[in-house]
Amino acid sequence: MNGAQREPAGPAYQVVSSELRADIVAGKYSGGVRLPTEADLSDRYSVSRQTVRRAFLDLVAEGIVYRVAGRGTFVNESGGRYLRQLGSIEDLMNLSSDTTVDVVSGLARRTDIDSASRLRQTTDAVHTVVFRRLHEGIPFVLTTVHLPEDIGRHLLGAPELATGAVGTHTVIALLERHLSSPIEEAAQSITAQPATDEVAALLGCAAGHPMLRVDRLYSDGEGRPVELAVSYFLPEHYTYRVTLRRQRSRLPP
Amino acid sequence: MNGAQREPAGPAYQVVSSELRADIVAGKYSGGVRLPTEADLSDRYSVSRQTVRRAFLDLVAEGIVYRVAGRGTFVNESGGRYLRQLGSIEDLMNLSSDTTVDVVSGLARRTDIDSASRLRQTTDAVHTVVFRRLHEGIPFVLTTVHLPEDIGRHLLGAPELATGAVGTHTVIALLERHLSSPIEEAAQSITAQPATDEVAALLGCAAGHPMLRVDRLYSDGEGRPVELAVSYFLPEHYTYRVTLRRQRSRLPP
DNA sequence: CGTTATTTGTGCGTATGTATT
DNA sequence: AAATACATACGCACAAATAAC
Repeated sequence: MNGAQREPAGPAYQVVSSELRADIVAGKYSGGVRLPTEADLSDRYSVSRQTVRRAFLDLVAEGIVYRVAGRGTFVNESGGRYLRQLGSIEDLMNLSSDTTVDVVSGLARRTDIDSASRLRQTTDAVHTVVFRRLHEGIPFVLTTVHLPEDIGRHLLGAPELATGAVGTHTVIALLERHLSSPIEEAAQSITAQPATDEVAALLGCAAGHPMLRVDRLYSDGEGRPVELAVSYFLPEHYTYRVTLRRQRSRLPP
Repeated sequence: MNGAQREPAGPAYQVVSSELRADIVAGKYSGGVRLPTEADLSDRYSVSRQTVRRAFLDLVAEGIVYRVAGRGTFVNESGGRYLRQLGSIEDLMNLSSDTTVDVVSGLARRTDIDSASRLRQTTDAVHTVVFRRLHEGIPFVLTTVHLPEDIGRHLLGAPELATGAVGTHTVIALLERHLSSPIEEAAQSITAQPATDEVAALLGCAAGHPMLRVDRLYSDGEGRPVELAVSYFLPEHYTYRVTLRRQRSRLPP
């Protein structure tokens, strides 16, 4: 249990932002309570106000707090949850930054007509691996990854995908090293679904519990599907966030 | 129409970051080309190096560039990196194409501390309207829209938002006619939640049924929240889809 | 109603360290 | 070794928004 004491290692502004993040997740500032002021933290940590500002800027960029001039700093709604911005394919690949993986069922060849057809396979055989992803030791998502037979074959020996393996990688990052054409597109579809018995058992919730189901179909430059990932997220620990921006018109000179 | 020349210019660092963003989108720095150095931009815009740094910090937070000490700043697009490319706000506004709206509870002033604080209101009063959206006569989503008091006041008389009204509009489109600054951003947060009794009754499902809950917080150009929409979707009739793509440098003519 | 204190926002200057070339 | 470029950190001044009086 290393929940409280962590490496002081790192720049001062990261020490400050990490402490604040931890306090926020612990619920210390929920319910509209104002966070300490810049001057306050500047005194407490014996750093300059600019250093505290830098820490707050990062928290704002992460979307977990907002600030109002003259009033103070406040936690955003659902700021206490495990909240991550998944706005780009790169984010999906780097999901591993502060989560760990725990392979429930290693990569193996299986027959699955449904996923095979979604991968546009002519046969009904795919390679499948099932894993959980944990944040601070708590599993929050169960993912089943299906790969086309020819692609999955190259990964069959990978120790990262064996039953019981633990790591911080993502399958998609592992996969891209074996692809002739890089991944161009990820089509996601998100819905709600009750937890099956298997999901409930592996994630420690009640069967029938409302889950966030996310299907991602990755395709390469030629439009060939190369991976289908079906994930069940615990809504208590994960919220899917997307930001839409209005496109700025730009005129050629 | 002020399409040609942009920005009455906010803070200096936003002027710099906006220009850089525009150049990046235009493909000026694609292919591993180094962006101008801090000293370079500092001279060009006649601002301090710290101001340039602040501009770059924002771009890093947005994930569109990365920086390496000693080497420089580069766009996150070449070399297997990806840019955020999601849907558009226009898509949300045109949601009405083949659906109809059915106002359950007309726009009225109510006290709601939670939504008021999410709209960054100082008081606990907001204007609220509740409606269903139907597709082929079947309701598939129940939405509660919260507006800040000053903005909602302008819409109080609108017949489209009276209890029992029927139409095909979206509140956000109606709203934008009364805003000084256009809507620039919509932050969405998606999770799963069991249907409450009210939701179940209005959408014709069982209480406790897993629902897709989508919160959308629309903000204008100055970052002010102008509408908070909380929707409960029936997962049987609605799936949220997002496609992430690798940034394309140019389109065929 | 203005005044004042508080709090965040912007902008700049300086110094020093670290990574890369 | 030296020059370049980014990273961290501190300091200051003033502006703008907010809240309390």
